[in-house]
Amino acid sequence: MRLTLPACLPFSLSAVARSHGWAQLAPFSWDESICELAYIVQLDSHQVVEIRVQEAPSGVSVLMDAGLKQAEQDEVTSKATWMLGLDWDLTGFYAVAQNEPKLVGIVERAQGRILRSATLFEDVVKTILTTNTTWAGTIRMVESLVALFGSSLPADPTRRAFPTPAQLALIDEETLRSSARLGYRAPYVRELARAVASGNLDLEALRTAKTPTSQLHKQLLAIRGVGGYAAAHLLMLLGHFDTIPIDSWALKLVSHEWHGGEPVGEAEVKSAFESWGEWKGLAYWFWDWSYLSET
DNA sequence: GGTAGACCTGGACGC
DNA sequence: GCGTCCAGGTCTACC
Repeated sequence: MRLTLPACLPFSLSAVARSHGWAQLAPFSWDESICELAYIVQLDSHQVVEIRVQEAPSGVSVLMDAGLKQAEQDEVTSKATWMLGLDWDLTGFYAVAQNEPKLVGIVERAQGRILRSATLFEDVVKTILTTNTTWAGTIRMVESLVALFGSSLPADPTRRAFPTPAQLALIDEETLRSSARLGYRAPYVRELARAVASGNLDLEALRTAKTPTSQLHKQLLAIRGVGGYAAAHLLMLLGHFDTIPIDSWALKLVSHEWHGGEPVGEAEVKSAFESWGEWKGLAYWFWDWSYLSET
């Protein structure tokens, strides 16, 4: 079964997949050779399906198992639209970015969208697992959560969806610590899963809430395990670009770009992108830092 | 409000 | 192979 979904143009599936490391995290997989993004998701009906996304004229085509009911197809459409930001209109960003040499070519490459998971819960967990560890550690922890606690794909039981809040809420802290090797992050993930599963925290409502960035920031900071960096990263995923996720890498980049390699703090990073206003997060995210990583 | 130390893991390094 | 050090954000206690 194949669905064709339109996107606000310009759009590039490859640009979304490469927007950050999310495509490397289970249950995503990205096949560069055929430009295909695959993802395993558990639907509201509890059915686990694999969706495979390919570029199509003016959007994407989504391949999935035959036999899905209409409601399930609608859910896949909704989730794919969210994950790929198909409805994002970045005209405003492109207009202010066109004269910036460090952002040259972003329109032609259709950069600006940021890949997201199917639920904000999954993205919050993944973001917590990016903190205070290496990227390899993040990949390992996410893989463990999926492999140990996610629901299997019927056609291939070795492949699994990301565990739901209800599934993770049932796992004790020690198992998360020792088996999934989340370390001190285990109680944060468990607490979040229990809050969402019990209905005490309606995380998904934040996706569509018309809430000012500052208020949303406070709500995200109220989640244990989510600090300043993680909250700013999640704000970016929620489409609030008037903030910058400042981690040690950001400090390093800004230090070398504008301060001759001298140590800088958060204030210098904010100051460097202040003039970008509502687009500062995207300007930082897609800034051409390539010459720094080559040195 | 600002700061120091603990948290946990894996990789790098020296022996 | 083993031990030590360090990097990576967040939380908590303390000033």
